[in-house]
Amino acid sequence: MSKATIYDVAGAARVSLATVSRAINNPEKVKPETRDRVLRVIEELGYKPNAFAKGLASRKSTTVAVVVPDMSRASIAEMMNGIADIARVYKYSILLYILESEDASEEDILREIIAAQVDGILYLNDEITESQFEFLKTIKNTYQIPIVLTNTYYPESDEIPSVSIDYERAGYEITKKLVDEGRNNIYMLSTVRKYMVNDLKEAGYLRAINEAGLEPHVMRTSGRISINSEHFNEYFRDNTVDGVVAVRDSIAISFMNIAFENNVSVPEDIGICGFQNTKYARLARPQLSCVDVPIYDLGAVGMRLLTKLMNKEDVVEREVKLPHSIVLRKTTK
Amino acid sequence: MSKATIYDVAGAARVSLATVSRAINNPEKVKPETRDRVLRVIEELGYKPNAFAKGLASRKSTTVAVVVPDMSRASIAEMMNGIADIARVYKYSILLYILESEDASEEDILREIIAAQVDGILYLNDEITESQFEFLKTIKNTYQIPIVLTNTYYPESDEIPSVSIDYERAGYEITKKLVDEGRNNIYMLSTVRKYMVNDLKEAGYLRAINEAGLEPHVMRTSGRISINSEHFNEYFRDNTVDGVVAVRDSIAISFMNIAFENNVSVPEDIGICGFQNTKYARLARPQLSCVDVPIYDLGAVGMRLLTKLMNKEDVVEREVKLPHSIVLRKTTK
DNA sequence: TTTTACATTGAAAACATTTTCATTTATGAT
DNA sequence: ATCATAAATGAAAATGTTTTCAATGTAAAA
Repeated sequence: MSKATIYDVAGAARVSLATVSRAINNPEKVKPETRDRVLRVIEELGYKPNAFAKGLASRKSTTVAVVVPDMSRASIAEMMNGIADIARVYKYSILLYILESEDASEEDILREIIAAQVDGILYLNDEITESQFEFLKTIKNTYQIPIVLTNTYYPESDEIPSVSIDYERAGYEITKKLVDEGRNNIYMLSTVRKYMVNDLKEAGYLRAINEAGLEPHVMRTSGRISINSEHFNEYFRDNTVDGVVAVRDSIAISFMNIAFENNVSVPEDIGICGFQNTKYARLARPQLSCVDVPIYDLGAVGMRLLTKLMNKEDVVEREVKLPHSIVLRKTTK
Repeated sequence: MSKATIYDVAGAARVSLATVSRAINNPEKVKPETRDRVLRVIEELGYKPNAFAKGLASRKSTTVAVVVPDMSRASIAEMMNGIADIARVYKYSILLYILESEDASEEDILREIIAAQVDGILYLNDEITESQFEFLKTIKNTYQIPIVLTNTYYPESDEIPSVSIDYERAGYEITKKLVDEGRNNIYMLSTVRKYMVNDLKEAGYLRAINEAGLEPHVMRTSGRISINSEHFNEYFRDNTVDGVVAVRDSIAISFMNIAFENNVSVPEDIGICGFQNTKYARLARPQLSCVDVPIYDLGAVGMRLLTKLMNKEDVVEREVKLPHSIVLRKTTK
């Protein structure tokens, strides 16, 4: 029982190939009676159009490439759920590319994506650099493939549409919360590697700190938990930190664990805030206050925007900012 | 600037289509002189074979479908990294299918996968039911598409090859550890929904408990953190739990948080163990003892096994069990 | 020199759709 | 009843490869 083709359907429904094709793709162009008959046969035979033939004939792939840096980050994974749901609604398949692996340059991967003839690209790499951005622009312009940046954006250029949240404002607001609690030695815990998005969080932090006339302190840690521990321990020797804004929930929690080791109490002696509102935040003891980033929606909206671009619909807003919120739990007063 | 086709290349190199095709796919079958000429033209024209035409004509896609239940589970996401790395080595693209969404039955999705003409399927759904398993067997047999189950397996049938760990033994070992510490009221925290894999962990738990002549207690919680809290609280009213094995790290940590609320100390009064060794385990305070599952490797080995099957290589071991280990940290004595 | 085998090449079929264009059928207006 | 128009359908071309089979050229063997 080899796969049913459109011929089989046409034969069984006593119509031509064209009618079958129309019944599927332009149902309004075929008489309801015939359409039903065709669809019934399709159902019976379990017919699914061959994606290659379809792609070849229509010059459309109904496939999008999703490019991510590393799937193990909770935020990326959750975005994938949003992306997949919307992709399904609009009948797009997802071709997944993970950049992490060492033995392939990003340019190679992007070239591979071109060869795969995708209709669009969703780019989730928040570590985007200038040269990568230039390369994306080249692809977009020379191959006319729509691209959407998701949970990241490239400042001062709306050439490539993006969906993100206002990380600067979020950084400002969460810092302001600590300022308003009367904290006056507030640190920012950021990463060693400079990510676009973390830079924005930092900018927001700085704005709030300067506005309050306080001294800014940005501390850069590696992502690795064990290294952080040593790093943080130093801070309790001769510092009087009383507030911390971390760029990731996990960093905030690492820091909090060290604080407890040093007999500092949270939130009394020190207020701690994270970013993202991952599952970590709710599993922490005490539960972590943080910026809530609508991460599923980020993926969903990014994908939706991409479908619009692929359909050549007019897109007025090329830099979508989704609303965020501040979730106050037990690590702030 | 429409893309160059094989015709353009053939014309410019003054050879036939067939020769161009051979120069690319079977270089040894064309005279070096001609081959070089063709390849030079390909380079000049920036020619990339159209993936659809190629797929249609060759009936091969060099694409595998990866089917997952929900990307936001830490274990699934991490497996994806392993899968992607190996897929890249063997030049396969990944078509991602997430089952979660309500508006599509699993059968529909699998039919879609067939239509996409993938060369193989990697199935990561550990919630696999009998009917799903039957359907997978049908696909495998009628369409001759190799399938590999990863981090799950179907007992008493090696018809579909699988890569997993010995969850029964792991469950036994981690429970045994608590028994050996002298705990004698050890609970298992499992999920309400019956997953194949969790059943195995449970079986291991039961074996250790029975062997020690203790009373087994299996408690089923939903995955949701907030519900768990209430649920767990009851346990400290009239129970004297002194050991807990949870089927997931996050459940273990939820439980531990409630234990602290009830002024029970860990690991003195109660020993707590998780499963998987996710990032949660190391972010917990105290750090969680647990079974370490080589989750990246599970993905990598699964993908590797699939490549062998797609290549029609002989596969002797159809039920691969990867080694696990017990990581003792601070929640056990 | 002739034959044989093999390497190299090209013509054309196959792959399974979509889409254009022409034809037939139905509908409504006169 | 007739004509004009619109709706419904089918035939066939187009999409860009791979692959089979036949034809040609070439080197080795007889």
